[in-house]
Amino acid sequence: MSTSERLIESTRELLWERGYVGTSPKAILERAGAGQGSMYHHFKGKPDLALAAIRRTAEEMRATAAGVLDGPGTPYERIEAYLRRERDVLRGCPIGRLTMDPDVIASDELRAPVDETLDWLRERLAAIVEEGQEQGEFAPWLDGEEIAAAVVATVQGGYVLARASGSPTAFDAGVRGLLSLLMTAAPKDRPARPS
Amino acid sequence: MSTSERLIESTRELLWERGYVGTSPKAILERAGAGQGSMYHHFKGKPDLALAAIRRTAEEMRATAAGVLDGPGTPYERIEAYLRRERDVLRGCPIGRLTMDPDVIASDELRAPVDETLDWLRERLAAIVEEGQEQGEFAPWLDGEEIAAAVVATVQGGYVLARASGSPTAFDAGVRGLLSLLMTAAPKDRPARPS
DNA sequence: GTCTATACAAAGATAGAC
DNA sequence: GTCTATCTTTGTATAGAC
Repeated sequence: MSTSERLIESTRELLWERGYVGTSPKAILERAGAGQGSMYHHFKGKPDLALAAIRRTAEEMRATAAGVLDGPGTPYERIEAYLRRERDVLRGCPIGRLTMDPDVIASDELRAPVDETLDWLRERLAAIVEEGQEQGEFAPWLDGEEIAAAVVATVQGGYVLARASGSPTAFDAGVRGLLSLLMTAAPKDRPARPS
Repeated sequence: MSTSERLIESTRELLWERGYVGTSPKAILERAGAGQGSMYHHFKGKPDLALAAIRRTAEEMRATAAGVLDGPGTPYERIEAYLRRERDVLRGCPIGRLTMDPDVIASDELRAPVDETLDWLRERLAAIVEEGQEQGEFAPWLDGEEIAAAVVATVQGGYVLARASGSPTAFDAGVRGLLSLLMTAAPKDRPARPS
Protein backbone atom coordinates (compact mmCIF):
# COMPACT_ATOMS: atom_id res chain seq x y z
CA MET A 1 0.00 0.00 0.00
CA SER A 2 1.36 3.42 -0.90
CA THR A 3 2.21 5.96 1.77
CA SER A 4 -0.66 8.16 0.70
CA GLU A 5 -3.03 5.18 1.03
CA ARG A 6 -1.70 4.33 4.46
CA LEU A 7 -2.23 7.91 5.57
CA ILE A 8 -5.84 7.85 4.43
CA GLU A 9 -6.56 4.49 6.04
CA SER A 10 -4.94 5.51 9.33
CA THR A 11 -6.95 8.71 9.32
CA ARG A 12 -10.16 6.79 8.68
CA GLU A 13 -9.48 4.58 11.68
CA LEU A 14 -8.63 7.46 13.96
CA LEU A 15 -11.59 9.57 12.88
CA TRP A 16 -13.81 6.63 13.74
CA GLU A 17 -12.17 6.04 17.11
CA ARG A 18 -11.53 9.58 18.25
CA GLY A 19 -13.30 11.99 15.92
CA TYR A 20 -11.75 14.95 14.14
CA VAL A 21 -10.80 17.14 17.08
CA GLY A 22 -9.45 14.10 18.90
CA THR A 23 -7.16 13.08 16.06
CA SER A 24 -3.74 14.66 15.70
CA PRO A 25 -1.45 14.58 12.68
CA LYS A 26 1.15 13.03 14.93
CA ALA A 27 -1.12 10.09 15.79
CA ILE A 28 -1.91 9.60 12.11
CA LEU A 29 1.74 9.57 11.15
CA GLU A 30 2.65 7.09 13.86
CA ARG A 31 -0.12 4.71 12.81
CA ALA A 32 0.75 5.03 9.14
CA GLY A 33 4.46 4.65 9.82
CA ALA A 34 5.26 7.83 7.91
CA GLY A 35 7.16 11.03 8.63
CA GLN A 36 5.83 14.55 8.74
CA GLY A 37 7.11 15.34 5.27
CA SER A 38 5.02 12.61 3.62
CA MET A 39 1.78 13.92 4.96
CA TYR A 40 2.39 17.50 3.93
CA HIS A 41 3.64 16.35 0.56
CA HIS A 42 0.47 14.42 -0.30
CA PHE A 43 -2.03 16.63 1.53
CA LYS A 44 -2.36 20.30 2.30
CA GLY A 45 -2.85 19.61 6.00
CA LYS A 46 -5.07 17.89 8.50
CA PRO A 47 -8.39 19.10 7.03
CA ASP A 48 -7.39 18.04 3.53
CA LEU A 49 -6.37 14.57 4.66
CA ALA A 50 -9.50 14.24 6.77
CA LEU A 51 -11.63 15.17 3.76
CA ALA A 52 -10.10 12.37 1.72
CA ALA A 53 -10.67 9.95 4.59
CA ILE A 54 -14.28 11.02 5.19
CA ARG A 55 -15.12 10.78 1.48
CA ARG A 56 -13.84 7.25 1.32
CA THR A 57 -15.71 6.20 4.44
CA ALA A 58 -18.87 7.77 3.07
CA GLU A 59 -18.53 5.86 -0.19
CA GLU A 60 -17.98 2.64 1.67
CA MET A 61 -20.99 3.18 3.88
CA ARG A 62 -23.22 3.84 0.89
CA ALA A 63 -22.01 0.71 -0.83
CA THR A 64 -22.66 -1.39 2.27
CA ALA A 65 -26.15 0.01 2.77
CA ALA A 66 -26.99 -0.33 -0.92
CA GLY A 67 -25.96 -3.96 -0.79
CA VAL A 68 -28.67 -4.66 1.76
CA LEU A 69 -31.34 -2.25 0.53
CA ASP A 70 -31.09 -3.40 -3.09
CA GLY A 71 -31.14 -7.04 -2.01
CA PRO A 72 -33.98 -9.55 -2.28
CA GLY A 73 -37.13 -9.53 -0.21
CA THR A 74 -40.21 -7.42 0.32
CA PRO A 75 -39.81 -3.77 1.31
CA TYR A 76 -40.38 -4.66 4.96
CA GLU A 77 -37.80 -7.42 4.75
CA ARG A 78 -35.20 -5.13 3.19
CA ILE A 79 -35.71 -2.51 5.87
CA GLU A 80 -35.47 -5.21 8.49
CA ALA A 81 -32.29 -6.51 6.87
CA TYR A 82 -30.85 -3.00 7.00
CA LEU A 83 -31.76 -2.56 10.66
CA ARG A 84 -30.57 -5.99 11.72
CA ARG A 85 -27.44 -6.03 9.62
CA GLU A 86 -24.33 -6.97 11.54
CA ARG A 87 -22.68 -3.95 13.07
CA ASP A 88 -19.88 -3.27 15.46
CA VAL A 89 -22.38 -1.36 17.58
CA LEU A 90 -20.04 -0.06 20.26
CA ARG A 91 -17.79 1.55 17.68
CA GLY A 92 -20.67 3.65 16.47
CA CYS A 93 -21.24 5.00 12.97
CA PRO A 94 -18.08 6.40 11.36
CA ILE A 95 -20.16 8.96 9.49
CA GLY A 96 -22.80 9.83 12.05
CA ARG A 97 -20.29 10.42 14.83
CA LEU A 98 -18.74 13.23 12.79
CA THR A 99 -21.86 15.31 13.32
CA MET A 100 -20.81 15.75 16.95
CA ASP A 101 -17.47 17.14 15.88
CA PRO A 102 -17.52 20.93 16.09
CA ASP A 103 -14.78 21.42 13.50
CA VAL A 104 -16.55 19.15 11.01
CA ILE A 105 -19.86 20.94 11.46
CA ALA A 106 -18.10 24.30 11.14
CA SER A 107 -16.70 23.33 7.73
CA ASP A 108 -19.10 23.01 4.82
CA GLU A 109 -16.52 20.97 2.96
CA LEU A 110 -16.06 18.40 5.70
CA ARG A 111 -19.76 18.26 6.49
CA ALA A 112 -20.85 17.77 2.86
CA PRO A 113 -20.01 14.06 2.51
CA VAL A 114 -21.65 13.36 5.87
CA ASP A 115 -24.80 15.17 4.85
CA GLU A 116 -24.94 13.60 1.40
CA THR A 117 -24.54 10.09 2.76
CA LEU A 118 -27.28 10.34 5.37
CA ASP A 119 -29.50 12.13 2.90
CA TRP A 120 -29.00 9.44 0.29
CA LEU A 121 -29.83 6.80 2.88
CA ARG A 122 -33.05 8.51 3.87
CA GLU A 123 -34.16 8.91 0.27
CA ARG A 124 -33.39 5.30 -0.51
CA LEU A 125 -35.39 4.12 2.51
CA ALA A 126 -38.26 6.47 1.70
CA ALA A 127 -38.52 4.96 -1.77
CA ILE A 128 -38.64 1.47 -0.28
CA VAL A 129 -41.40 2.48 2.11
CA GLU A 130 -43.41 3.91 -0.76
CA GLU A 131 -42.84 0.75 -2.73
CA GLY A 132 -44.19 -1.16 0.26
CA GLN A 133 -47.25 1.05 0.35
CA GLU A 134 -47.99 0.33 -3.31
CA GLN A 135 -47.79 -3.35 -2.53
CA GLY A 136 -50.06 -2.96 0.48
CA GLU A 137 -47.32 -3.88 2.93
CA PHE A 138 -47.37 -0.53 4.75
CA ALA A 139 -50.36 1.58 5.68
CA PRO A 140 -51.09 4.20 3.01
CA TRP A 141 -51.27 7.12 5.40
CA LEU A 142 -47.66 6.75 6.50
CA ASP A 143 -45.20 9.25 5.07
CA GLY A 144 -42.24 7.56 3.40
CA GLU A 145 -39.76 10.28 4.23
CA GLU A 146 -40.88 10.44 7.83
CA ILE A 147 -40.61 6.67 8.28
CA ALA A 148 -37.20 6.76 6.61
CA ALA A 149 -36.03 9.49 8.98
CA ALA A 150 -37.28 7.47 11.95
CA VAL A 151 -35.42 4.39 10.71
CA VAL A 152 -32.10 6.17 10.25
CA ALA A 153 -32.53 8.05 13.52
CA THR A 154 -33.20 4.83 15.39
CA VAL A 155 -29.92 3.43 14.14
CA GLN A 156 -27.92 6.57 14.86
CA GLY A 157 -29.53 7.00 18.25
CA GLY A 158 -29.11 3.32 18.99
CA TYR A 159 -25.37 3.82 18.81
CA VAL A 160 -25.67 6.58 21.40
CA LEU A 161 -27.61 4.36 23.80
CA ALA A 162 -25.23 1.46 23.30
CA ARG A 163 -22.11 3.52 23.86
CA ALA A 164 -23.61 5.17 26.94
CA SER A 165 -24.27 1.80 28.55
CA GLY A 166 -21.21 0.06 27.20
CA SER A 167 -23.37 -2.68 25.71
CA PRO A 168 -25.16 -3.27 22.39
CA THR A 169 -28.35 -4.27 24.22
CA ALA A 170 -30.14 -0.94 23.93
CA PHE A 171 -29.32 -0.68 20.22
CA ASP A 172 -30.95 -4.03 19.59
CA ALA A 173 -33.94 -3.11 21.74
CA GLY A 174 -34.54 0.07 19.77
CA VAL A 175 -34.35 -1.78 16.48
CA ARG A 176 -36.78 -4.44 17.69
CA GLY A 177 -39.12 -1.76 18.98
CA LEU A 178 -39.17 0.05 15.66
CA LEU A 179 -39.65 -3.17 13.72
CA SER A 180 -42.56 -4.20 15.94
CA LEU A 181 -44.21 -0.85 15.21
CA LEU A 182 -43.53 -1.11 11.49
CA MET A 183 -44.98 -4.57 11.37
CA THR A 184 -47.99 -3.65 13.46
CA ALA A 185 -48.66 -0.64 11.27
CA ALA A 186 -49.48 -2.79 8.30
CA PRO A 187 -52.93 -2.03 6.84
CA LYS A 188 -54.03 -5.62 6.63
CA ASP A 189 -54.15 -7.94 9.53
CA ARG A 190 -50.93 -9.75 10.07
CA PRO A 191 -49.98 -12.38 12.60
CA ALA A 192 -50.84 -10.51 15.78
CA ARG A 193 -47.55 -11.20 17.48
CA PRO A 194 -44.52 -9.97 15.51
CA SER A 195 -41.52 -12.28 15.86
CA MET B 1 -22.23 33.78 41.03
CA SER B 2 -19.17 32.29 42.70
CA THR B 3 -16.06 31.53 40.73
CA SER B 4 -16.57 27.83 41.20
CA GLU B 5 -20.10 28.19 39.82
CA ARG B 6 -18.90 30.15 36.84
CA LEU B 7 -16.31 27.49 36.11
CA ILE B 8 -18.95 24.76 36.14
CA GLU B 9 -21.34 26.73 33.97
CA SER B 10 -18.65 27.62 31.45
CA THR B 11 -17.61 24.00 31.31
CA ARG B 12 -21.20 22.90 30.72
CA GLU B 13 -21.50 25.27 27.78
CA LEU B 14 -18.21 24.22 26.25
CA LEU B 15 -18.87 20.52 26.69
CA TRP B 16 -22.13 21.02 24.85
CA GLU B 17 -20.58 23.04 22.06
CA ARG B 18 -17.28 21.25 21.59
CA GLY B 19 -17.33 18.03 23.64
CA TYR B 20 -14.73 16.89 26.13
CA VAL B 21 -11.70 16.48 23.88
CA GLY B 22 -12.52 19.76 22.17
CA THR B 23 -12.64 21.74 25.40
CA SER B 24 -9.44 23.09 26.95
CA PRO B 25 -8.95 24.43 30.47
CA LYS B 26 -7.78 27.63 28.86
CA ALA B 27 -11.07 28.08 27.03
CA ILE B 28 -13.00 27.39 30.22
CA LEU B 29 -11.01 29.95 32.19
CA GLU B 30 -11.45 32.61 29.53
CA ARG B 31 -15.20 32.08 29.42
CA ALA B 32 -15.49 32.04 33.20
CA GLY B 33 -13.26 35.08 33.56
CA ALA B 34 -11.02 33.27 36.02
CA GLY B 35 -7.32 32.59 36.31
CA GLN B 36 -5.56 29.25 36.31
CA GLY B 37 -5.22 29.18 40.05
CA SER B 38 -8.96 29.31 40.66
CA MET B 39 -9.66 26.24 38.63
CA TYR B 40 -6.98 24.14 40.26
CA HIS B 41 -8.00 25.40 43.66
CA HIS B 42 -11.62 24.27 43.30
CA PHE B 43 -11.06 21.20 41.14
CA LYS B 44 -8.39 18.57 40.79
CA GLY B 45 -8.12 19.17 37.05
CA LYS B 46 -10.04 19.03 33.81
CA PRO B 47 -11.67 15.60 34.39
CA ASP B 48 -12.82 16.61 37.87
CA LEU B 49 -14.36 19.84 36.64
CA ALA B 50 -15.95 18.07 33.69
CA LEU B 51 -17.48 15.52 36.04
CA ALA B 52 -19.14 18.27 38.08
CA ALA B 53 -20.43 19.87 34.88
CA ILE B 54 -21.74 16.62 33.42
CA ARG B 55 -23.50 15.69 36.65
CA ARG B 56 -25.29 18.99 36.72
CA THR B 57 -26.32 18.76 33.08
CA ALA B 58 -27.58 15.24 33.68
CA GLU B 59 -29.69 16.37 36.63
CA GLU B 60 -31.12 19.21 34.60
CA MET B 61 -31.99 16.96 31.70
CA ARG B 62 -33.78 14.53 33.99
CA ALA B 63 -35.78 17.31 35.58
CA THR B 64 -36.80 18.67 32.18
CA ALA B 65 -37.85 15.27 30.90
CA ALA B 66 -39.68 14.42 34.11
CA GLY B 67 -41.59 17.68 33.82
CA VAL B 68 -43.09 16.52 30.54
CA LEU B 69 -43.40 12.79 31.25
CA ASP B 70 -45.11 13.31 34.59
CA GLY B 71 -47.43 15.88 33.09
CA PRO B 72 -51.12 15.52 32.24
CA GLY B 73 -52.53 13.50 29.39
CA THR B 74 -52.78 9.92 28.26
CA PRO B 75 -49.62 7.85 27.91
CA TYR B 76 -49.56 8.50 24.17
CA GLU B 77 -49.98 12.22 24.75
CA ARG B 78 -47.15 12.33 27.26
CA ILE B 79 -44.82 10.50 24.90
CA GLU B 80 -45.86 12.86 22.15
CA ALA B 81 -45.24 15.82 24.42
CA TYR B 82 -41.76 14.49 25.16
CA LEU B 83 -40.98 14.00 21.48
CA ARG B 84 -42.38 17.33 20.38
CA ARG B 85 -41.02 19.34 23.26
CA GLU B 86 -39.22 22.46 22.18
CA ARG B 87 -35.55 21.79 21.60
CA ASP B 88 -32.60 23.63 20.22
CA VAL B 89 -32.20 20.81 17.74
CA LEU B 90 -29.01 21.95 16.03
CA ARG B 91 -27.16 22.14 19.33
CA GLY B 92 -27.83 18.47 19.92
CA CYS B 93 -28.22 16.70 23.25
CA PRO B 94 -25.68 17.81 25.86
CA ILE B 95 -25.68 14.32 27.37
CA GLY B 96 -25.99 12.15 24.30
CA ARG B 97 -23.18 13.93 22.45
CA LEU B 98 -20.76 12.87 25.18
CA THR B 99 -21.08 9.26 24.05
CA MET B 100 -19.06 10.19 20.97
CA ASP B 101 -16.24 11.52 23.12
CA PRO B 102 -13.48 8.93 23.38
CA ASP B 103 -12.16 10.23 26.69
CA VAL B 104 -15.63 10.18 28.24
CA ILE B 105 -16.30 6.62 27.11
CA ALA B 106 -12.86 5.58 28.35
CA SER B 107 -13.64 6.82 31.85
CA ASP B 108 -16.23 4.94 33.89
CA GLU B 109 -16.62 7.95 36.14
CA LEU B 110 -17.40 10.39 33.34
CA ARG B 111 -19.59 7.91 31.51
CA ALA B 112 -21.68 6.99 34.57
CA PRO B 113 -23.93 10.08 34.69
CA VAL B 114 -24.51 9.80 30.93
CA ASP B 115 -25.46 6.16 31.22
CA GLU B 116 -27.68 6.69 34.26
CA THR B 117 -29.56 9.55 32.64
CA LEU B 118 -30.37 7.75 29.41
CA ASP B 119 -31.17 4.61 31.34
CA TRP B 120 -33.55 6.47 33.64
CA LEU B 121 -35.24 8.01 30.60
CA ARG B 122 -35.76 4.64 28.94
CA GLU B 123 -37.20 3.11 32.09
CA ARG B 124 -39.53 6.03 32.59
CA LEU B 125 -40.78 5.79 29.01
CA ALA B 126 -41.14 2.03 29.26
CA ALA B 127 -43.39 2.42 32.29
CA ILE B 128 -45.54 4.89 30.39
CA VAL B 129 -45.87 2.54 27.45
CA GLU B 130 -46.94 -0.25 29.78
CA GLU B 131 -49.42 2.06 31.40
CA GLY B 132 -50.78 2.78 27.95
CA GLN B 133 -51.09 -0.91 27.26
CA GLU B 134 -53.14 -1.42 30.42
CA GLN B 135 -55.44 1.32 29.28
CA GLY B 136 -55.72 -0.20 25.84
CA GLU B 137 -53.96 2.72 24.19
CA PHE B 138 -51.06 0.63 22.87
CA ALA B 139 -51.17 -2.85 21.41
CA PRO B 140 -50.50 -5.48 24.08
CA TRP B 141 -47.81 -7.31 22.12
CA LEU B 142 -45.50 -4.32 22.05
CA ASP B 143 -42.56 -4.44 24.44
CA GLY B 144 -42.37 -1.37 26.65
CA GLU B 145 -38.60 -1.33 26.92
CA GLU B 146 -38.17 -1.79 23.20
CA ILE B 147 -40.57 1.02 22.37
CA ALA B 148 -38.85 3.21 24.94
CA ALA B 149 -35.46 2.50 23.37
CA ALA B 150 -36.85 3.33 19.95
CA VAL B 151 -38.26 6.62 21.25
CA VAL B 152 -35.02 7.74 22.87
CA ALA B 153 -32.99 6.56 19.88
CA THR B 154 -35.20 8.51 17.50
CA VAL B 155 -34.50 11.67 19.45
CA GLN B 156 -30.77 11.07 19.74
CA GLY B 157 -30.50 10.05 16.11
CA GLY B 158 -32.68 12.94 15.06
CA TYR B 159 -30.00 15.28 16.36
CA VAL B 160 -27.47 13.49 14.18
CA LEU B 161 -29.59 13.92 11.06
CA ALA B 162 -30.32 17.55 11.85
CA ARG B 163 -26.70 18.45 12.46
CA ALA B 164 -25.58 16.64 9.33
CA SER B 165 -27.95 18.66 7.18
CA GLY B 166 -27.67 21.90 9.13
CA SER B 167 -31.45 22.01 9.56
CA PRO B 168 -33.95 20.70 12.13
CA THR B 169 -36.16 19.33 9.35
CA ALA B 170 -34.98 15.74 9.54
CA PHE B 171 -35.33 15.67 13.33
CA ASP B 172 -38.96 16.70 13.04
CA ALA B 173 -39.57 14.20 10.26
CA GLY B 174 -38.22 11.34 12.36
CA VAL B 175 -40.38 12.33 15.30
CA ARG B 176 -43.49 12.54 13.12
CA GLY B 177 -42.65 9.20 11.56
CA LEU B 178 -42.33 7.51 14.93
CA LEU B 179 -45.52 9.11 16.23
CA SER B 180 -47.46 7.99 13.15
CA LEU B 181 -46.30 4.43 13.79
CA LEU B 182 -47.13 4.62 17.47
CA MET B 183 -50.57 5.92 16.74
CA THR B 184 -51.22 3.42 14.01
CA ALA B 185 -50.10 0.59 16.28
CA ALA B 186 -53.02 1.12 18.62
CA PRO B 187 -55.09 -2.00 19.10
CA LYS B 188 -58.40 -0.31 18.53
CA ASP B 189 -59.29 1.60 15.43
CA ARG B 190 -58.40 5.21 15.62
CA PRO B 191 -58.88 8.01 13.12
CA ALA B 192 -57.19 6.52 10.06
CA ARG B 193 -55.10 9.58 9.35
CA PRO B 194 -52.88 10.65 12.27
CA SER B 195 -52.48 14.39 12.49
C1' DG C 1 -9.24 32.14 47.03
C1' DT C 2 -7.13 34.29 43.27
C1' DC C 3 -3.32 35.77 40.53
C1' DT C 4 1.01 35.42 37.73
C1' DA C 5 5.02 32.87 36.47
C1' DT C 6 6.87 28.87 34.94
C1' DA C 7 7.20 24.21 32.93
C1' DC C 8 6.93 20.78 29.53
C1' DA C 9 4.58 18.00 26.17
C1' DA C 10 1.65 18.01 22.23
C1' DA C 11 -0.68 20.19 18.07
C1' DG C 12 -0.04 21.76 13.65
C1' DA C 13 2.80 23.41 10.18
C1' DT C 14 7.26 24.90 7.48
C1' DA C 15 12.16 24.45 5.67
C1' DG C 16 15.43 22.31 3.65
C1' DA C 17 18.56 18.14 3.24
C1' DC C 18 18.70 13.82 0.81
C1' DG D 1 8.80 11.39 -2.03
C1' DT D 2 10.55 10.97 2.42
C1' DC D 3 13.16 12.39 6.38
C1' DT D 4 14.74 15.33 10.22
C1' DA D 5 15.07 19.85 12.12
C1' DT D 6 12.77 23.83 13.67
C1' DC D 7 9.04 26.91 14.96
C1' DT D 8 4.87 28.83 17.26
C1' DT D 9 0.81 28.14 19.81
C1' DT D 10 -1.97 25.56 22.80
C1' DG D 11 -2.99 22.01 26.46
C1' DT D 12 -2.51 20.82 31.05
C1' DA D 13 -0.53 21.35 35.31
C1' DT D 14 2.49 23.11 39.35
C1' DA D 15 4.64 26.80 42.35
C1' DG D 16 4.50 30.37 44.90
C1' DA D 17 3.26 35.38 45.68
C1' DC D 18 -0.53 38.20 47.40
